[in-house]
Amino acid sequence: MDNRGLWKTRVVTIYEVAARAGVSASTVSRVLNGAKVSAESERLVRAAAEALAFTPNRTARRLRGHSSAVIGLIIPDIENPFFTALARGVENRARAAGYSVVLCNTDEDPDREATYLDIAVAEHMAGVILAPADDASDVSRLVAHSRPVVAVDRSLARADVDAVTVDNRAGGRSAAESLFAAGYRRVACITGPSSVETAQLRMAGWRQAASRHTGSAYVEELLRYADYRVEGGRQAMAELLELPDPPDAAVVANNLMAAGALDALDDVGLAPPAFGLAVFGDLPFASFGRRGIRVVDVPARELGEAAAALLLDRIGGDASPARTVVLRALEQR
Amino acid sequence: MDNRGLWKTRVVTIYEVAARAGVSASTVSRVLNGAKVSAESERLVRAAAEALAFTPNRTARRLRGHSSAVIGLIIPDIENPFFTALARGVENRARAAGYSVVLCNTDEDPDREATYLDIAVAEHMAGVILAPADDASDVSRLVAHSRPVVAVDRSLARADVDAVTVDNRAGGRSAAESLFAAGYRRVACITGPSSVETAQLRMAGWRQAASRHTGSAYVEELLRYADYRVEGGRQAMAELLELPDPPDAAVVANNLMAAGALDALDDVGLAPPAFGLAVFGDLPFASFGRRGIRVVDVPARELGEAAAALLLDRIGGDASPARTVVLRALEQR
DNA sequence: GAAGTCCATGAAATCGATTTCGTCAAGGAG
DNA sequence: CTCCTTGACGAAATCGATTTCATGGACTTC
Repeated sequence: MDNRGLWKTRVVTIYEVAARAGVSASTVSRVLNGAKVSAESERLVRAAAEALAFTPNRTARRLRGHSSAVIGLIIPDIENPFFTALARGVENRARAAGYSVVLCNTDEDPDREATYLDIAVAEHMAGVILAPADDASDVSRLVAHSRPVVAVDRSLARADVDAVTVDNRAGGRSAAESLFAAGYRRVACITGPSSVETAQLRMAGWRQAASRHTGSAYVEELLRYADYRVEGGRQAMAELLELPDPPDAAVVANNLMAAGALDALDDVGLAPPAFGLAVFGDLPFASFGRRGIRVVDVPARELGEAAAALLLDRIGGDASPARTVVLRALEQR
Repeated sequence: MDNRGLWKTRVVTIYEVAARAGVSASTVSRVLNGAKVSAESERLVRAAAEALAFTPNRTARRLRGHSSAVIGLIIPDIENPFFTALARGVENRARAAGYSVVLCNTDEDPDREATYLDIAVAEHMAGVILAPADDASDVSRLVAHSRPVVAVDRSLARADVDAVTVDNRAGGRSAAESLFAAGYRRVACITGPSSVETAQLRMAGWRQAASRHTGSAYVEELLRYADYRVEGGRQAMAELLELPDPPDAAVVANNLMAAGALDALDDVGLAPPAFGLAVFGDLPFASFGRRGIRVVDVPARELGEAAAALLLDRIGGDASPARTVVLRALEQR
């Protein structure tokens, strides 16, 4: 049947090192793990290990009951700078504690996510930080194996696990309010997929502010659901601009869609601040073009750091009830 | 000493499944691996496995001699869209062949790179695709364990391994030539660290064109080495603009530095096409601001796909001599 | 009905490092 | 000089799944 992974290789074992050093395997193991051995044995073992280019086989080591010093970080879109910044935060914290981080990209696909979650269990990773693809993500496998999990960015409705999120509703409200305060009259909203929690909350914040200023009747026509991607943002903005009574400003729920929206604006000769724009998350590599854009600072790196800190606690044995950490996300400029 | 990874967990073993199903462990294993068993046994085993939420322990499975269906992708900067696009390419190809991909970020740090290479060996990954942090990257561990490695973006001087690169020199030349052809007279160059191959080659291409048009004497003062990051690009461009006889155009060796350079230009009220700019690699999320910029298309995704294809060949047992695939990189617009 | 096949299945060996347990010798106390 | 402690270290069990090998029963075949 399937013959993947048959790359059998000749590896140097601890027994060969032991033989060459003239000691037992136990002694080699002790040297490797810093247990008490005579200086002479230690010297012999190290010399033999060096000579044979011996690398202990982690697979075997782990089988004896330990988990690896690797943390899995599962994100929905590796090409989104928000998630890479988050990854950076996780890495900083994890590395400081001696853990390595491996990234898995699900492309917003629940199947891929499930695969990676299985891998995390099967590989005995020390823990997993998950930015869920959608709100149906199933972490029961992890939980069943009592492996620590922390949800980040979006929370997991189904499961009772730690989570780190930002205050999306307040962010949305503050973004909209700041546009009204600056004098814009018709503030639209381009948000993400309706199945995604952050998209709903950011939109809800906007709606709260907008219905107060504009009157509820007009609000709905200024709302567009898109896909959190560049193309979706472009499309949504193009549609809004073709309304009989088009908006003069918009809250955009993530950075990628904002890039698309800016493109669409540019197509009709508009740009901030002539058209007001408030965006969730920084637009990387574009500081030159973003003058006049209001940015709701989504502290991606801090999110990652907080998630890693929580996870490390759990790995360390903390068994207290699940916590949710909410970071602030307020309009900045 | 170190008590990391002591998260001992209670796992359901194949023996418990066997006991519950009233068969032996061997039979359970056979069911799991599709070997011949009676329909009745199969039914019993599946029911028991289901009931106990049994997940086979990959660690144990692998110990028996197999490697995992996981490919490691080691990149120097996860926040650089070039590498994330490359990752996307690798993933596409790998997933199609049934492999999962885990990403490791070295932050251009050789130590971190070494750690991840060790992990790849120790975790018995099926193979590794490496975008080397610098030209001294040491893959001997992998080679010693005869685990397939493919270098991507930059080649490995020391080791005899497969590589996929782009024709950087030709790209640099073409970028510079196109600026001269458009009428710019003094074309500067902002390139990456001198220890990085791509930086040297891109610069070499520019130099070739520039010394022909400008005369060798003037070329060197228009060359700046930076760090492949935004801030470095900004700084380098700022310096160039303060020259007594400043350039009127520049070739910038990667996308991040270009963002910085655009910023620096903007600070003095310049922008393309008043100041000519040719950049290696796309500026993502900035299409609205990049009108007039010439882009040397570095086919990141294709690079990843080609690397994955090569690696999969090797994993499949191909033992032919090391190959180097060179993709084209020419000025586009 | 005896001899030979085939097949499902279980017992046990195996992968490589860790860890428990017991041994043996050196050193200290009485 | 004997008894006990202490410490280094080797033999063997262990982790969980795979795989080889042996066994016993069902089924053919002459």
